[in-house]
Amino acid sequence: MRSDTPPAAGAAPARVTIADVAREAGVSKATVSRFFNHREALLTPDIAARVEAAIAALDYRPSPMAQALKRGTSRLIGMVVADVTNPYSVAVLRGAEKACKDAGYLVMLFNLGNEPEREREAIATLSSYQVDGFILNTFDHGGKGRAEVERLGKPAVLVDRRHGRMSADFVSLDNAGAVEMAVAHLVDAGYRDLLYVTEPVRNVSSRLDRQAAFHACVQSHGDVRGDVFESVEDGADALEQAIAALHGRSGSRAAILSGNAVVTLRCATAVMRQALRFGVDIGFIGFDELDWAPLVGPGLTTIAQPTDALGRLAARCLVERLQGSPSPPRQILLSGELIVRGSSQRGAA
Amino acid sequence: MRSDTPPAAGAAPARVTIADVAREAGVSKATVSRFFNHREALLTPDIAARVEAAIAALDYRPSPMAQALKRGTSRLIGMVVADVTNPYSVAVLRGAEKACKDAGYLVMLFNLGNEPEREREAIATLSSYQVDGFILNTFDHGGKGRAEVERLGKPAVLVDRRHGRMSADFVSLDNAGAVEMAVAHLVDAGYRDLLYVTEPVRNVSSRLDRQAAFHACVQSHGDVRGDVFESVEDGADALEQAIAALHGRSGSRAAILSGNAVVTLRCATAVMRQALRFGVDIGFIGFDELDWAPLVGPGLTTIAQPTDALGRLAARCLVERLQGSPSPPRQILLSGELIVRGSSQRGAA
DNA sequence: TTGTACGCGTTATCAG
DNA sequence: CTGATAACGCGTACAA
Repeated sequence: MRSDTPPAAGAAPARVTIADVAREAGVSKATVSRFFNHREALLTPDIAARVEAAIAALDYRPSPMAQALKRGTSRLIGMVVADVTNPYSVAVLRGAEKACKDAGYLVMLFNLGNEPEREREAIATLSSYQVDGFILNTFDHGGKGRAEVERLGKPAVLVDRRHGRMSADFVSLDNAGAVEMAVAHLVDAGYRDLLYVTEPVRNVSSRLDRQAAFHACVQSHGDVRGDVFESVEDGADALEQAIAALHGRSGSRAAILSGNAVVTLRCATAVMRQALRFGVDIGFIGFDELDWAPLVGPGLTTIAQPTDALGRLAARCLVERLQGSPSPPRQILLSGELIVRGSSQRGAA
Repeated sequence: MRSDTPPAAGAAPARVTIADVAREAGVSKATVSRFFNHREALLTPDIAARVEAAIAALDYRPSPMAQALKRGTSRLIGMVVADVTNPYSVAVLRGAEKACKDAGYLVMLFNLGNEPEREREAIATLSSYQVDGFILNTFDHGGKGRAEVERLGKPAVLVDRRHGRMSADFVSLDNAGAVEMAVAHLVDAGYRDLLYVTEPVRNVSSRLDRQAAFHACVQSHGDVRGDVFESVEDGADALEQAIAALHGRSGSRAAILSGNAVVTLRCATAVMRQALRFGVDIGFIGFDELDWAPLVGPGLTTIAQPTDALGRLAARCLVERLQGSPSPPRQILLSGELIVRGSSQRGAA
């Protein structure tokens, strides 16, 4: 089928192999391989020099594929993310990437595009590339992901979302602590009627944790009312009504706590549409720092997650396990940081 | 070194190979292989059934690594992105991912984290995994990327950023058209003093194109003034001054055109900090649609890029080329969509 | 139609 | 210290 000359630079794109290097250096393939993998088995300086020269001359680099095939290990870490569109996930990804790079691993990313049923497939695909371990920021869809990972016998670390009783490391924000911090701040500022707005909880552990913490927290404060509202994708009207009711009932003593970035967007839209003023008419704190948080109204108070640290930690955790330390599953919780802006200060702006 | 029992589920995680399937089905490896790759060479129904059963029973899946090694091709597409943090890139990525999946390809992503010098390394790494082609959304750092790709002789398609005179397909927003649309809209609305704010242009073709189009466009409108301001990362003060000067000079006839999302954020911050009101005190249009655009002031008018289509097109383009059609380099430009909000309507809100 | 044998690029083992 | 060889999992001429 392909008829004419090769595309661009006239040469054939033939990969240079270890055999080429061996020939060039006048040694055997085994020697070249040793030059890379067993520096301790001192090669004759003369030979080593020849090999090194040949490698440089040919710009040879071992094929990771062939290596993985032979070794059964790849220095690849598989990361699967529920949705690349989510800035939280991307931030974590970056942190993980850095730490992996530092440890000599490469991250192979798989995006679920918010389709939980692809989790099993993603893990299987990654595994077929012989990834050494997994970093998972996904749903726990029917436990299929967990089952697959455990079947493979490869280590995994969970980020933000715990999977049932999966015996794996878990790295996450200290959700309970963050909720307490936020609620305490709101109460201090004089808010007494709190509405926690969350995406549908489903099985997502972080959502469960935050909601549970919210309930507990409200209990512990004597005279504070606390309700929960589930905000769905197309439920703008319902959300507006809930907020209107909240404000109608308690006036400026009402405040919203938003469970994540997408909910924050919805809440901000709803509040603006009713011409309520953040801070003065209604209080607000949202999980996840947003680059536009300073811009709406008097600024939105947020709970910033240490995403970079979370990613780094997840990677480090995995790498340690990969390098043999068979410690029991760990659970690492990092504190969030409250970034106070006008939306949580009664009577401000 | 490793002393005790395997990690979790007691079994060894031994991969199931084509040999296992062959044994299970009582046929040779070749037959199993043919079952996958040459369905046309009709196998005896009996045998085919046995193979199929064995495959299902063992949950066998061919190792893409071994396949790639043997075939020299991988059904993998390498995508390198200057910065995953950029929502534009992520949106394009998603589109490309979908189209690739539909065509039976998998996307392997490499993130440069805004370090241009890693481009060569990224391409080399990807290539060592035998990717069949590239989708590039990167800088053109010293032409090293282009050189590497051409050395490899693998097809590539450029997204948003053209690389010098690289003979590759190019998919992008119609920048000239978008600028004209925006400027015309501003002029229609009565704005006469325009400031185009851009990130440092460097070698980024889309920035060059937009700036050039802006100049041309201003020329063609008789009585319109048009300046350009380069906004750098730590240059908040300079930007504020430029905007103050603009407004001081022309009052409500002044308007800003922002070259991309990060600049829009900076401009919005600067404008708010000077207590100028979008739309009434100063006009604004920004490249790239933002989910928070409706929330600041009377809403920010934006130019939405067809990111999903761009990604899909890029992928489709590449796949076509992979499947043999040796057409000359194409250049595909898609129109943007002006999303009009309050910030570009004089006297509104 | 099916099986045998070899090679893809590497590395580990075992002689030398 | 170095070289030949087998094997990793797979696809394909070639032979049967």
